[in-house]
Amino acid sequence: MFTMKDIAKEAGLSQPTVSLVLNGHYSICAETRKRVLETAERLGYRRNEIARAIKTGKTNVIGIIGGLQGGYSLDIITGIAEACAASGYFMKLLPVNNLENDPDALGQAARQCVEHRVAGVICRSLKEHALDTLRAELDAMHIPIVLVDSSSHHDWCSRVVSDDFAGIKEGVAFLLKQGHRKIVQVTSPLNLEYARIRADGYLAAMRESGLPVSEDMICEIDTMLELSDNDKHKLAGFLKTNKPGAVICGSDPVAMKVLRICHEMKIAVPDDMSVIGFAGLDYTNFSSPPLTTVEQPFCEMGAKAFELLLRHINGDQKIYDVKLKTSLIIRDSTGKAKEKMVLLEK
Amino acid sequence: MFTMKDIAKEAGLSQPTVSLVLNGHYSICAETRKRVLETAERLGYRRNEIARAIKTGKTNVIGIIGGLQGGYSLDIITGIAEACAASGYFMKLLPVNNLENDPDALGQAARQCVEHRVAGVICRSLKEHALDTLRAELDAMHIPIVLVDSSSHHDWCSRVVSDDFAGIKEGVAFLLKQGHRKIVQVTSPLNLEYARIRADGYLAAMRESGLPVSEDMICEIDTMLELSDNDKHKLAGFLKTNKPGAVICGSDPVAMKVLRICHEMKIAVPDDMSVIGFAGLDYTNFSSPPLTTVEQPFCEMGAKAFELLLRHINGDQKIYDVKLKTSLIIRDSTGKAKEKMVLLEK
DNA sequence: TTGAAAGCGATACCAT
DNA sequence: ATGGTATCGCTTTCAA
Repeated sequence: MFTMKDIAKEAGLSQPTVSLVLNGHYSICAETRKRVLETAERLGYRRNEIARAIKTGKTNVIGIIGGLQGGYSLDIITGIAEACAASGYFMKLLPVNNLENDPDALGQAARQCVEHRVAGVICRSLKEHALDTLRAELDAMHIPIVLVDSSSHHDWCSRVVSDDFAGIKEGVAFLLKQGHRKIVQVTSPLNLEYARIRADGYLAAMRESGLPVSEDMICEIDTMLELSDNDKHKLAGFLKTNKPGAVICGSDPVAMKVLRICHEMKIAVPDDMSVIGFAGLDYTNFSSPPLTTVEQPFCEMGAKAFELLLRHINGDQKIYDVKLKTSLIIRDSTGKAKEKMVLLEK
Repeated sequence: MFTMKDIAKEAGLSQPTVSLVLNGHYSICAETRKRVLETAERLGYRRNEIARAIKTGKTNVIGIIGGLQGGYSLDIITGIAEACAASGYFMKLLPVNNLENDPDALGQAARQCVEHRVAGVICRSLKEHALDTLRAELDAMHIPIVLVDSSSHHDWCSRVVSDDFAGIKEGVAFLLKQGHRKIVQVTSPLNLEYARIRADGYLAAMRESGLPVSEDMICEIDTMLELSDNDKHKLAGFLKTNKPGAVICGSDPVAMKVLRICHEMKIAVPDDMSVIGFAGLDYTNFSSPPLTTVEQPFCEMGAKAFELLLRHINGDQKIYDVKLKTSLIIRDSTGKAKEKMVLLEK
């Protein structure tokens, strides 16, 4: 493993000169320049980012803190990755999975970011209180943080999310256009912040259209992918009571459960009932029928998060709160309302 | 951002002493030890891994090279992540997506690994020829490589894969036990190495059971998730010709296509025909019916890959080729053969 | 235009 | 048990 010193010796020059050439300074005459580059090439020199970092005090590495689960995290990371690469940055992955069991896991990840002198941190959807640990650790070292896909906003750090409120409203609008009036929501427990926001979007959309709506028209079920007996009872009861023409779900997993229950209850989707999901996860392509869903721009969210982080790294102190537009993917789980003709007549 | 020197000054000690304490050397008396630790705590000292790395010449970072796509890559990374964390290592992500367009993308990733002085590299499923670039770059710097999920084995680096050959055979065995005899395969193009292996597994399983089989009973379709007209024709024709009681697919995406075609052709799964996939991707939970599939142990593969890499980092020169067992997940796309009774009688 | 020397923050060896 | 000093590979003045 050759160093600049080796090149210098080979080329009969001083080591700092080699450094200058290799960093593209123009104060070096073409002749020496050429000699240095040739020897570097010949020896197969590879610059040592570590040594550079220790001197400059800066690394071109950002930390990615957050669980790896969830299906969509890969898209977020992909988005970050592309933006990173374009700016010559690298990602160090700090997976934090067992936040519930180990409350200090996050603090540890943050400390590791500091120890590795990352230039900044992108952090995904963490529980409220956990963030304080993060903040305490990173703020002290002036390492900027950007939150991505985090339901709650803070005035001390930037954040990138999808505009779920608008997204749900778009979904409802689509259902309305299809002639649906009896629209209900099935969603994850409302104490989850994202679920609450999407519920509010649903309520607002309905009210703005002058349709009757109440919290009773929202059914909360587990976030787990598996359909429990509890879920089944609750959902079946809810659907029987409300006899909705359409269901706008708070998430894709929930939508999958709805689809499954419909199948069991012999409710034909979309003929008897339309279903819309939320997220745009891979598997919604493969449900039966393929799910109409509000797609969150995960990739763009990742890219935007990096863009903001880079600004902060470069000294921008402003706090941003970016909401990215969702887009409705229309597939086969939605159709025109049966009662449409009637409604159009009145 | 305080350094050891700062602590030393504060505590009235020398900086090397501080280093010793902070690294847990026992040659330091309790009194000084305490003083150092207290000052470090008070100042909020955080060790500088960069500085440490430059001195020791080693980093506790490994590079992960490979595309982020594919659905299962997240599981592999998760597996690596857990093993990493347990050994105090970190992952630097070097996504290489556009290998086809940019043949040097891989070389660049490798060079970056060198520049960052990673301790080792785990690399995912790359085209044959591309590997040479990787090898040339990393071997020169004595950075060990472990291949994960790569169909072809090399004598110059270790590799971890799932035992697809055995996996397919297990799938076929299950179908046989269900009474099926007329079993065919639908798979990705056979010039893809993984497809070839799985095809061979299918052929072997059939032959070992004394059942008639030939390459004609294998149907190749595109790997793309979208079902093209071409695929449709081919598949429909294939199914009509062979009238199989069961299909063992070379991959989950292919299985999804088969399911969809069956739906269009009004072939009831599993009543008229059983279908088995290969991989165990998320979305196979949600197809209709949920797919019986041969699950590859992606997470374990990642963990194992790191374990091997760590050995190499620690000087082990031996080349390993590890095949991890798959496991059959039985869901609803498979059932007993209709002709079962008949067969049992004879 | 180039070289000499200092220093980044740590480790390691040799003294004391 | 502690301190001195050299060193890692590089960047960065400052002279020459």
